[in-house]
Amino acid sequence: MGLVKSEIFTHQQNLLASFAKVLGHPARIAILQHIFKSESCICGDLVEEIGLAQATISQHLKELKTIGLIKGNIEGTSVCYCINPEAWSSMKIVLFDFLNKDLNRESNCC
Amino acid sequence: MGLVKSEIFTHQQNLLASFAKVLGHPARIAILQHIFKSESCICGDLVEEIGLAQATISQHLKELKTIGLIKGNIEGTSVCYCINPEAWSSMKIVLFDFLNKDLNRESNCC
DNA sequence: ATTATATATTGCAATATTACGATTAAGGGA
DNA sequence: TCCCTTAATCGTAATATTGCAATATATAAT
Repeated sequence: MGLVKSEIFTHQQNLLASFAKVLGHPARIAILQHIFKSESCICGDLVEEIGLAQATISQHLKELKTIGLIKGNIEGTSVCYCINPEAWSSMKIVLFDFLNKDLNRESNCC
Repeated sequence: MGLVKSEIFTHQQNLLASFAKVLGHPARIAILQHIFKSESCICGDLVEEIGLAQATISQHLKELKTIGLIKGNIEGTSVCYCINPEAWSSMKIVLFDFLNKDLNRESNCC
């Protein structure tokens, strides 16, 4: 085991969980916050900014890229990362929709 | 390794990641959706509803309880679970604040 | 008391994640 | 061309997660 049984869940549930999972590590949160903080793209000062090894940062960037949240543009010898606005928006929609489920509830029983 | 270096991140980053992490599994999403769908508390029809073993569901419930998102009330021989509104609200605040970071940006460079 | 029902816990196997050193690949500049 | 810089990838060790059978616990009903 150690293997998620994705096939027993809906596409929506798996999608939501995937987005949440990629946000489920402080280094990836820090990377995204750093991209937002900088006005333009961020070009690889992440390693010194966050205190992790270059290989580790690169691995986290890969996960963010795989799910589509960030894009990387090669710029000479370095790579420039920025948010993918479409993916970010669709993640927001999926998450907001879920998180706002409680608005439909008027009472809690316990 | 296999161990998150939490000490190099801020409390806010770790908190946000913790909430996202617990949402990062489709079974836990399904459990929360089931609690929301039912009008009152949900008393352990989760095992048949979701297709996982009883021990596995119990483990996922434990994680949701540990982070405070749900509460369990013993009711006779069964246990009644419901959302903890305070914890849910604080999770929403933390997540919304992060997800809305893009509103401050007027342009993307790539 | 005994049995039935419902949930938690334990123990374990399979797989995933995190982190990092070492290496590789690709440009840029001397 | 030969280095230097930057980032990706590989390999690997340590730890975490997922899932389940078996067992334990606790209450209800007979």
